Amino acid sequence: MAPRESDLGTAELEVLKALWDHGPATVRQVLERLHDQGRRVAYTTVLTFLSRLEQKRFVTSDKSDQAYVYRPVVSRQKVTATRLRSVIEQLYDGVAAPMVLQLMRQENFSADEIAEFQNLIDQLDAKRQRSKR
Amino acid sequence: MAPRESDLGTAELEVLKALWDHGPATVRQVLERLHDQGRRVAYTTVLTFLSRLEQKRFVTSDKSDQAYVYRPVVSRQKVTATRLRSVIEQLYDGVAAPMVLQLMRQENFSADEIAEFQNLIDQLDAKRQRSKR
DNA sequence: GACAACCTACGACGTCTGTAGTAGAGTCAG
DNA sequence: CTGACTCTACTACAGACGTCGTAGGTTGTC
Repeated sequence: MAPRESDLGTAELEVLKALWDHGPATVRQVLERLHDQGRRVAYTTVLTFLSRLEQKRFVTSDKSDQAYVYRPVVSRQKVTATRLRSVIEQLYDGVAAPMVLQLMRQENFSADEIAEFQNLIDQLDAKRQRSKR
Repeated sequence: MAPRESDLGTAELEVLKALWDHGPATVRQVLERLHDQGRRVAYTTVLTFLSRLEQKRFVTSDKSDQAYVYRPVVSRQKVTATRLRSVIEQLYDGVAAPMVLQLMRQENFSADEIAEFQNLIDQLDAKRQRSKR
């Protein structure tokens, strides 16, 4: 009974990201992508991760000519959303606002990024306005 | 070689939170706090966590009359900051802004919370203005 | 057809984490 | 003192994860 905060280890996540970022791929292709990022792992290690990811229903595989091609079945969005939720739960007792505030203070944002935040806030305000209680 | 994303398990973190939230305490007191939150664990389990936390330098202990009193030596701030950084690293390739944006969209904030964001943004803007390049 | 290259299936192992039991030392009430 | 408690030190163990190695099948090329 040691349920990971999501159920994806960091190494598994890296593999999944390789699929999100560069599309469906075989074990070998994923291996190459990882190597390109300077990540050193053995072929069979990648195989293991992909198998586990498949068991956990994060990817599916289709037999092509030579090798199985793995493809994500869960979006990056979905995974990050779940992950963030669990961080909020663990670190901030379920309340998200303090986390946003800490992030805004702690990280160093560029003017452009800040402008984006402003923009989104305006949108939220507008929406809130329309659906006024 | 499986370095945790921080180096604190979820259960260990719960124990540490008990210390942050209610001050230094003995094993038994921590146990009681956890029980109060509906968390069921054995006395020795809490002992184990506190020992591990001490090894990892998150808490220290001082011998009092009867039992050791444990006290955090790392602030909640510090831990959350590190944690957040590692999430940003893992999920967003080190770029924080997209995470903030996703949070603002994904979570449902009250008008008050949004106002706080606005406030902080104004501050950031002001600061950026003053230290204009 | 035989060898080389590649692929998958399994098994394995060390570490970390969550959880707890047991043994032995210290303490307090009679 | 002696029994009842309490506290700490150790040990243990299962499951998740990160990492691979090996064995055995498939395929492509002389």
